Amino acid sequence: MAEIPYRFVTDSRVEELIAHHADLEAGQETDNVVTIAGRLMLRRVQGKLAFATLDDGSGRIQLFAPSKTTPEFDKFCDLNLGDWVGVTGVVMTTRRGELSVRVDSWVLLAEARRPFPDKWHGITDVDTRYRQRYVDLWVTPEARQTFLMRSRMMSLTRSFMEHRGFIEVETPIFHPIPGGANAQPFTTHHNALDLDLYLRVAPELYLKRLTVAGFDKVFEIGRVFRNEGLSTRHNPEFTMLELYQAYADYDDIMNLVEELVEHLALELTGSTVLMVGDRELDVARPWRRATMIELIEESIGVTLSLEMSIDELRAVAVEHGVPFKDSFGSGKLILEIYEKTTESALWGPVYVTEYPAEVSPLAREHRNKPGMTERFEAILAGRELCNAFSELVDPDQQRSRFEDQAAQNAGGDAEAMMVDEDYLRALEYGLPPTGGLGIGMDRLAMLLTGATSIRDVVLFPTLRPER
RNA sequence: GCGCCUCUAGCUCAAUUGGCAGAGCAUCGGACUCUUAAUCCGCAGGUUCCGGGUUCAAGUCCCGGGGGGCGUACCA
Repeated sequence: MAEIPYRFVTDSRVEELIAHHADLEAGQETDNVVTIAGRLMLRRVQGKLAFATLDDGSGRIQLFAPSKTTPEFDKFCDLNLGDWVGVTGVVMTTRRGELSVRVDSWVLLAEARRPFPDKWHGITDVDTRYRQRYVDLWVTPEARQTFLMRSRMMSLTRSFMEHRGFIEVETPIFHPIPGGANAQPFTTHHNALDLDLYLRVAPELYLKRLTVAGFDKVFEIGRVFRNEGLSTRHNPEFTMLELYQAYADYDDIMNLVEELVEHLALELTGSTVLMVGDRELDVARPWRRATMIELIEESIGVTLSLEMSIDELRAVAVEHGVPFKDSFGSGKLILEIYEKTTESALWGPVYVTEYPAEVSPLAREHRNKPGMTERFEAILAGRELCNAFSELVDPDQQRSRFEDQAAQNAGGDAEAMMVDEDYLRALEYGLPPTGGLGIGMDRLAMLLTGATSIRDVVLFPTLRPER
């Protein structure tokens, strides 16, 4: 029985070995002795000479094992695909010119007791790929690439924010009152406090409390939870970037978002032109900015306004097959008409600006247009990427918006907000003019990697349990 | 939630009209000192997602259930 060591120290990564020996000619042996470790992906035993392919996560390199010099040659030949091994030996090339590490000593680091998937076809069954991601990531190079890109995206985003003077904070995930978005929350319970709690649907209200506290540029990157349906664009837990910048308005935030996305595209793909499915999306600045009213007009040729009577708006809805409830006010009707007739046709990048206050309970009223707010969403590749606004800073107006929401909640709308008295108290201490933003980082990762399903950018997507 | 599609060996896939469940890879045994998805010979590997039904006979047809995908609804 082989002894599995507790520790194994490598001195090289395959990626580096390949880069440093690019011009080594066939049949050469260097005096460079290296130690590497990884997983056995292929094996070609030829009697008294064996070849194997080792993958250490950074790349693949051939192992060259002649019976004369390889310790325990027979056992080496008995290794299974998927086994982890550590190898020390000289860097060399074979007669055919394949860069290799000669196996001067080796040790088994882990045994693969289960057979690995077909070495050529890998796994195609998406169910298995999502459920057994630990296998998928080894055998599906595109999956590995996607998650490496996602990791770099998060890291680049953090440094982008920090270079602009933002500080990263962490706010509660357990909320006694869910808030910051219209979404159904998950519920849980704390035993010692005998307290019902909600998993947050957004960090928004806590972050603005921090702006009140004098942190003038804050951001948080964290998981939020929404108890709603699953789709190629929705996972019940997903990662949100939210930021709040004091003294800024929604125009400043639009500038920031397009700078961030352009920067990430260039760093990660080298181009501002992204491929989404078989369609291109150019995220180069500046992005188009158009109001919701303008976009609806382009789409259906009708200029809506909050001054129109509710009957006029309902008539437009009926004419275009947009369902509505009697409880909908003018603002909600306009939003519904936009979503059903216009939004799905947008490709972007485009900023959709000026949302009705009725459907924007945390956004500040437009400086020139009563009943509208200084809010925008960005549409990229036909998907909503972010939601942002000049923040509502007036505690009295906020209370009245909360009360409208609470009435809808009481009326059966499980996604409507509740009154958050502590948040109102915070506003009473003074929230300066502030621009705020929320970006779905999973959707951003989809854009940058070209993924068509959110499950392809979430390591362990929510699934029903097996059996 | 609704509609359509799908589920066969560890993996990738076959199986004619309803007629003995098969192949490649992996695993196991054997041969081979420059291979590249190595090759060659051999063994083994199955609750055909589950449960009913029709039939002389069901992987195949019918009904019910389950997993998954896509669409739709919901979801800023």
